[in-house]
Amino acid sequence: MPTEAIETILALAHAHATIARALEVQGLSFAELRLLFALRAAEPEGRRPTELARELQLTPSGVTRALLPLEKRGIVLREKDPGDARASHAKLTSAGSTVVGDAIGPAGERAAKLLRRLSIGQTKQLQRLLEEIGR
Amino acid sequence: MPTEAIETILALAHAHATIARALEVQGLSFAELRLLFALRAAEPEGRRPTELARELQLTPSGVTRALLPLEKRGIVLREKDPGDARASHAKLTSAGSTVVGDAIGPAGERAAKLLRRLSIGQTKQLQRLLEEIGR
DNA sequence: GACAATTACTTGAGTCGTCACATATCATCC
DNA sequence: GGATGATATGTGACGACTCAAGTAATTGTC
Repeated sequence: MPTEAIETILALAHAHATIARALEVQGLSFAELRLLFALRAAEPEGRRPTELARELQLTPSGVTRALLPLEKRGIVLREKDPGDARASHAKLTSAGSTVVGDAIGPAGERAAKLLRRLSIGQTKQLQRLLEEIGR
Repeated sequence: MPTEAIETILALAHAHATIARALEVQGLSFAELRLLFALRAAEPEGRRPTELARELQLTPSGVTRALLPLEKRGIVLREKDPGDARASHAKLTSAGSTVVGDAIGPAGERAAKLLRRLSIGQTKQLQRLLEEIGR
């Protein structure tokens, strides 16, 4: 029954709306946090915008626009790729590392609060199931 | 460890981005589909915008803006509440019912495809876990 | 039964992302 | 070594949403 699949997808959308609303920390939107976490995981080389687009499920265009304000705020910088003049690498600045580091605590607290009704096992289970969706 | 909660939340965001991208059917965005499914569930009385906002985790303002193009397309209509002049009720038009009815098949197929790696039991489990998040 | 507080919705301005298109560079193949 | 196509990114126009503020109607209170 495909209708059940729709129900599940709608539940996912609802949960997402809830978390996106709750997870704004220190002047960073949830979308910005996702981007910064990705960059943090990419230390120290940084990530190419195209890779970020794939990881975050954005268009390359969306990555350009997302990086721009973060660059202006001095949280992110971009370096040209020495071997490929088309490409660049986005990295956290040292100020950016601090910002992300400071955000993790509060973000973790809010995330834990959102998942408070789930046991540790259920949380892990949820994560496993979610990871099956995007390939 | 709150970091694990963040991981789960990030997995949820990733899954959501995947599904929102995949679930566009017949000229309707995923956000529009969510709204129309809510209205379909509210047949025949319709729903007040405020209720829709709560159900869909939008602001009332967002509901106003979401309804507008659907009204223009003749998919949704709004009636004044006879008992409360501030309020209105949004309903599917009969054309709208047809549109939603026609969308369910393809939407269900795509939803099922996204969940193809999960068994029926896992899908139900996922849904239960997700529903715990938004209260 | 006036007046303050609340509720229902709308609107202006701004953010975040898309799509379609443009630009620049790289890779290939003849 | 120039044409051809793919790849990496940026831009204009627009869509979908938010927040803050505004309007209008309703409720509660004394």
